[in-house]
Amino acid sequence: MSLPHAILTALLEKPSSGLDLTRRFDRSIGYFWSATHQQIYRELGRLEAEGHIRALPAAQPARGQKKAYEVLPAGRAELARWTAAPQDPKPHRDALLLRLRAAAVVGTAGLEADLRRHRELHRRQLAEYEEIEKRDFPPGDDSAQARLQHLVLRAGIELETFWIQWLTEALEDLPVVEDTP
Amino acid sequence: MSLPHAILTALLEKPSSGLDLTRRFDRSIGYFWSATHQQIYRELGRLEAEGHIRALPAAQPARGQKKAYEVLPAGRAELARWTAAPQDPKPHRDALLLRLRAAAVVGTAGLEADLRRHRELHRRQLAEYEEIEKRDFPPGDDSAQARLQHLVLRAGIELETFWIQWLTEALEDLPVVEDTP
DNA sequence: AGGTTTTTTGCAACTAGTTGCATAAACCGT
DNA sequence: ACGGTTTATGCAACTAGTTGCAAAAAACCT
Repeated sequence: MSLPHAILTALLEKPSSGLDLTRRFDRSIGYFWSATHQQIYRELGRLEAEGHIRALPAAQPARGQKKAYEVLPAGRAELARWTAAPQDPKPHRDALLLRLRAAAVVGTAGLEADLRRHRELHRRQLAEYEEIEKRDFPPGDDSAQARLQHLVLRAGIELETFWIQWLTEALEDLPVVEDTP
Repeated sequence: MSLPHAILTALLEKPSSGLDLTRRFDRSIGYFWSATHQQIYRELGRLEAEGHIRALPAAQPARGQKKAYEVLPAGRAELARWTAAPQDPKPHRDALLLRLRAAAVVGTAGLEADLRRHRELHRRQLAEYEEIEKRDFPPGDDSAQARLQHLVLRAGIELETFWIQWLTEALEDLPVVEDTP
């Protein structure tokens, strides 16, 4: 039950239309909470119905029918409540690890190529994160907000680094398990 | 679409009843692909209907009686196909990182305690993994199967280690962001 | 023997996320 | 002005996972 809270956070950072939100979910926010535009529009409707957000009166004669939303006090209160409330970590699911385990039984045929591909994807993601870090968190900016946001980004960077390294090790000593048909 | 493959893998490692599977999903397999017993029974039914597994003839089934399943050749083939097929990584979602980002906007009140709690949970998980490593992967066992399984376990160990460290850093320099009501 | 509790199996309803497609307006080249 | 593309919004159906509950056999106690 976190998509509404992701949206509230995004809207507090900057009031936006559905499409703007979609774009922001494709970059920064979506790195740890992804969402499609369909999900976003559905959720915007709910949040508005609940009185957590409202459509901004169209200030400028913007292109199209862009409808921007802003967070109402009730929405901010709900977000604060949710942020402070304890939450258990969700059980994780990792298809790649599962496939390795399956490969131990049915053979490693075809795996290596996909491991390489995944490593490449992680490398790209890492490069993107590092780009953002360089751009948005220059040394010396130590406002509380920036520190928190940087902390989150660093988690992303270190996780990608971990996966690249782990995949490299895996590829180095990937044993050949014969298919057993 | 991976639960059936997780179950096939588990059943190939060792034919089991629904309850046995449930237990094994609570420990080893569930560490990277969790499932409830309801999910497992539902999926067992599907897999049987598709001819991927069958109930072992040993004990004839009635309600409340253990029914063990084994994988049929079609099931093994499907698992091999799935293992070798390229798959894109799923977008990840991490509520804790999202909460940090929200906290940058609505304040860090109440967060610290939960960060500590999460760190404790990760420490316990790490201890469990290390226990398993000591028990199941003594140095010197270098069969191909063991190497693959160890690789997967090491990913778990290193991820838990990462989170403990990251949470420690986060707690050390968690800035105080005042609530902004 | 009779009742309670635990084990094992499973259905049904709900929630969250994904996929496919629809609509309308704006903008763009000819 | 016309037709094609892009922008912006959204509905509906589907898939996967979660939660709540319960029936049937077995085990456990008086």
